[in-house]
Amino acid sequence: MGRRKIEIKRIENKSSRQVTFSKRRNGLIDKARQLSILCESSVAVVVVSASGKLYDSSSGDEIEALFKPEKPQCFELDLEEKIQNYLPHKELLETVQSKLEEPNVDNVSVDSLISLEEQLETALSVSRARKAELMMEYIESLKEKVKP
Amino acid sequence: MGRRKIEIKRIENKSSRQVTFSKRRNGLIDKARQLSILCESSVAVVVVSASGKLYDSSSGDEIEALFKPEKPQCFELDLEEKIQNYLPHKELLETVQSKLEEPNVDNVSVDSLISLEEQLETALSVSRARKAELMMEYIESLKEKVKP
DNA sequence: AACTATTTATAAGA
DNA sequence: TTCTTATAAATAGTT
Repeated sequence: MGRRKIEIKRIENKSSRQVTFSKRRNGLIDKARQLSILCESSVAVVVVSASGKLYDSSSGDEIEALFKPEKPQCFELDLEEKIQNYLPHKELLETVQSKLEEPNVDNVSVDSLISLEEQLETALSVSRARKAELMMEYIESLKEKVKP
Repeated sequence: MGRRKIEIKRIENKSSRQVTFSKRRNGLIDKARQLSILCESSVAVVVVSASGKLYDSSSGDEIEALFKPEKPQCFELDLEEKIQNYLPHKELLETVQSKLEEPNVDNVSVDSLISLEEQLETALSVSRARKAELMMEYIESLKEKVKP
């Protein structure tokens, strides 16, 4: 959607690649926001540019509410909390492991593996989004304190 | 971009919400794919519908290559490997923690916190993408075995 | 950073 | 549901 049709392949010119990256990243994140509002869904987008800079966007609260009934009021980063965050993953991983040990694999267990994989991904993405959210909140509060 | 302009708010009609979800989810995932190819970036999209079904798409290999120089040939899911996966996060979290303990917060340390948050997010998203990738590979290999 | 000619995505309709 | 089409939205190239 521009003056010319472009092929979907690496843009060789560095500066136009950077301009396109910035435009399309913004477009993608806005599309994600719209989808989450229009269809009441949770959407997470993570974009890492070639130079390693990370841009993230996540929206939707239904799934978050499922995983995280209460929101911590302050940002605490101790080992205990960290272990707690990882526990659901641990459980899921162990369930997957027990499935893998089943002697005869049939379609049913493959389907259940796929379903487990989905659960695992959901747990991981929600956990990731939650951590980012908490950390950004804390950083914002620090910024406020720093201002004169 | 349709016959009419629509407001970005929850679509009340269930069936048109589902149709829009399906169309826009596909659109979003395709946009993510294009961005990753055009600008050599890593893009991960996770969409969870209101009914809980998960759709995921991730592409781009530069960042993965940085974090994971060699690709394991088989899928092993033991505690040791799991602990290894979490180690980089642990280190980052500890570095963040030490930053938080600094007595006088100034703009420089806030900036370094933001940078650390980005590293942490990168590590988490890459780890997630890697796990999903490995698990899908294993599931695909199981499916092959199941076929007559 | 803006602009605008076009392409692309998609809301309704068939 | 799948296809079509009019229109809105995104964006490639330009200024």
